[in-house]
Amino acid sequence: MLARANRIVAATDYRRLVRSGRRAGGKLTLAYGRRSDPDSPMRMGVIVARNVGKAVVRNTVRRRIKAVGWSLARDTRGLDVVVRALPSAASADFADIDAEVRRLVVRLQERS
RNA sequence: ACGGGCCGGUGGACGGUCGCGUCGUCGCCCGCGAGGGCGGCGCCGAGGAACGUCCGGGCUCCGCAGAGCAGGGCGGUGGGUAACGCCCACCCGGGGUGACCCGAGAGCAAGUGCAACAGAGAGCAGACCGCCUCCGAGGGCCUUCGGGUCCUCGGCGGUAAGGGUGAAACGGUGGUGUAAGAGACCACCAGGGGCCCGUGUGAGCGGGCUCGCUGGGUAAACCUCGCCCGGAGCAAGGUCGAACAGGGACCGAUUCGGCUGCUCGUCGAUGGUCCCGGGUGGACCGCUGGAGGGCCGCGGCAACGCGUCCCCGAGAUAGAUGGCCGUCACCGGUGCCUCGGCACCGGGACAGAACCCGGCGUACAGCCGGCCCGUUCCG
Repeated sequence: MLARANRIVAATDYRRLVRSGRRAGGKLTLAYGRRSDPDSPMRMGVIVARNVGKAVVRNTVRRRIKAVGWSLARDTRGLDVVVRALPSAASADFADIDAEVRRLVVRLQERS
């Protein structure tokens, strides 16, 4: 899980990232990124919409993405990212989600 | 033993590692301060349905003299409850060999409406075949010549006993009666109305007398009767309140403009300080101990109530309760086999709090317990 400092909390931040952030897409997720102050920690937000599944499934998907986010936050700085789960993420296991989210975040980091 | 009915319980356990949220505590840092940030440690951290949001309440704000109408809900009786559309007990009807199960179970002798097909006729019933009297025509037979009797055809009628149709045809069976028939009359049976007796708090139940009274269904069809119901919801509602814009007071040593061409003065804008209302971003309260749970005792058939003692440890806000990995139980396979185990593989459902309770409904891998019924076997 992510500590509060590593989370995107404000609705306005979500809007700005989804509308004008850089995008990177995979089979399971879609990521929106934006450079922030290089000294500030990485921040991540997660969107899991209704079409992914029922409440229990959505919770599991969100927690897995956040678990990936926590390990990324240790050596990534100066990046805001929002990860949107696609319906296919519901049936994926942790290893697949971990690999994909990691790849997408690295891509957003390099392209900035 | 097998099959079945009802009621209740449970919804894996332990650990490692990396983490998250509330609270407590210690340390450091920032701030004049209220307070905030970071780090360490400790406690606690989803359900029986947290679900659907279908009922009923508490709580909050708004509305409200009283009554009626509209609209919605409920509907055997008695009880339980804060309340209910829920629960318990009982009654009646239906189903089952039985334990038991099912029933919106008030009113279609207030009105309106609806009912395919078949059938002559389905609602103030109805004559297709059949049965019967009478009238007319024709014919046979008998005749004491007056007529009698039988058959066929046509006609006016009678008839609900028989056939046939249907889910349903004006109660059933037998008799009297009649031209043939008919609850027209009689006996018994079934149903209904009225009066009465006994019994039960009551729905009802049991019984007696009497009236020939006897056309069915449907009200989760309109409707009638009785009872109940104000609206919106914790994003309720409340407290504190930036920034920007607005209003006011004072200062005026800046700049600009008006009175006025100049000086003084004055007014307005700008500038500074302070105040005011509104209440956005935001913060805090509401926010979790309550119609709460458990043991025992008492009252009650029960639902439930009363009393003593004990227990109570989610409260997030882009939303914590997790990710990964072991061990042991449990279940299902396969193999070995000393018939008790041992290996290996696989499986664990339905489902995630968002103000809180009481219900209902729905989903669910498995496991456990109690009572009862039927069949069969043994003693």
